[in-house]
Order: sequence, then structure tokens, then C-alpha cells
Amino acid sequence: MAPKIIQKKLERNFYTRELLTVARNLLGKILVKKDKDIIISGKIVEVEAYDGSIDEAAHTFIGKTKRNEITFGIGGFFYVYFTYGAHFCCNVVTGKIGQGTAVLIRAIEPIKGEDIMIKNRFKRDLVNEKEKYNLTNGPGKICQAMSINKNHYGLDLTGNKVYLLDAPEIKEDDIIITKRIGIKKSVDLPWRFYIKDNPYVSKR
DNA sequence: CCACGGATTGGCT
DNA sequence: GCCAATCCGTGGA
Repeated sequence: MAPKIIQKKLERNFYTRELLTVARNLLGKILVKKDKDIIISGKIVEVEAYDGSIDEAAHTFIGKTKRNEITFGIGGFFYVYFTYGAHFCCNVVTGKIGQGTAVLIRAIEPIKGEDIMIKNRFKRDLVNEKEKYNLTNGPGKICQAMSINKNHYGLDLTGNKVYLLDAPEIKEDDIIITKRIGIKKSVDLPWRFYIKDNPYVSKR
């Protein structure tokens, strides 16, 4: 019998490290949302880092506000924000108290509950192969697929509603680093990381 | 295939 | 009042 892979929840010390280290190491980890007995999960395949101390695109560049205050706490909490009057996006808070650093999760590859994600996104069955990848290849799409919203703001990722499972590190050669997308300020920082050739990455 | 613009809430100046 | 860490539909090549 094949050995069962033990999936261990990431602990506080994973998140309290430096922003870009956490961002890169988030690739391949499993994002899980548990609501009663319903589990939805997916492998993280694309992320972007944000650091308000030097990065004008970060929500924390203007300092601490009610909206972003969770990111000034210790790493390992969930920062969910609402934007464009329509979409939620989710982030992992990193670092130590007072920093205002977080990693935006931009794309995941569905693992569990794909049928629920399809229903949440399209309210119907898939009509073609393309839609399969259109399920979670963007930050707003992830939140719609997983039903993540303002109720999940500030959740502790070492808790049991939303958390991350450990997984083997992605090899250096399989990580692509580029400028971030969809922003207008600090556009040249190479703080976007994604897994090479993964079909769920939001753009090539 | 690509480019463009509308939707629509809420945070901040 | 401005505008956003997005998504989707439309229209043209």
C-alpha cells in the first residue's frame, strides 16, 4: 500500500518570515476552506507580494486604516478586500507586527470541491474545456469559486475555517518571476511569482 | 485573436 | 468625487 501523504497545516512560523520568501514559498501550498463538512481546496499557482513601506501599489502605502489593519498584525492572517464594486480578493498576511505586508493569491488549481466551485462561478455545468481553467485563474474568480467574502476578513490561518496545507517546495526552475499585473503604481517591482506552464495562471 | 469599456461598491481625500 | 491588487461582454481584424 502506498504511504499516505500527511498534509500538515502551515504554522505561524511559516508566515512570519520575510515577504518575498513567503510569497515564493506559497507556490504549491494548498489553500483550504472548510465550512461545516464542506471542504473546498486548491493548489496555489500564482501570487503577488505587496509591501506598503516601499510599494505605492500596496493598500498599506498610506498607513494603517480600518480596511488594511489586519495586515499590520503578525503574519498568518487572512486579508480579504472588496474592489471594483464587484470582487473580493484574498491575501496572506506576512511578517512581524507593524509591517503591513501581504501576498495576494492570484490563481489556484482546484483539488477538492471542484463541482461546488463550478456552481459558484457559473451557476451551471461546464460547457467546454476552456471554462475549466477559467474557474480559478484570477483573484476575484478564486473568491467567487470558494465563496470567500468579507466574513472571512481577519481569519487566523492557523485556525480551522481557512488554512493552508504544507506541500513540497516548487523547484527553482519551475518558478517564473515577473512584474505584477493589474496595477498602475510601482509597476516595475518583480514581485509576481507563478508556477511555470500551469494552465491556471492568470496570464502568460 | 486582441482592445476597449462598463459594471458597481466602498474607501479615502 | 475619484477611482480601484477585476471580470466579462462586445466589436472589430
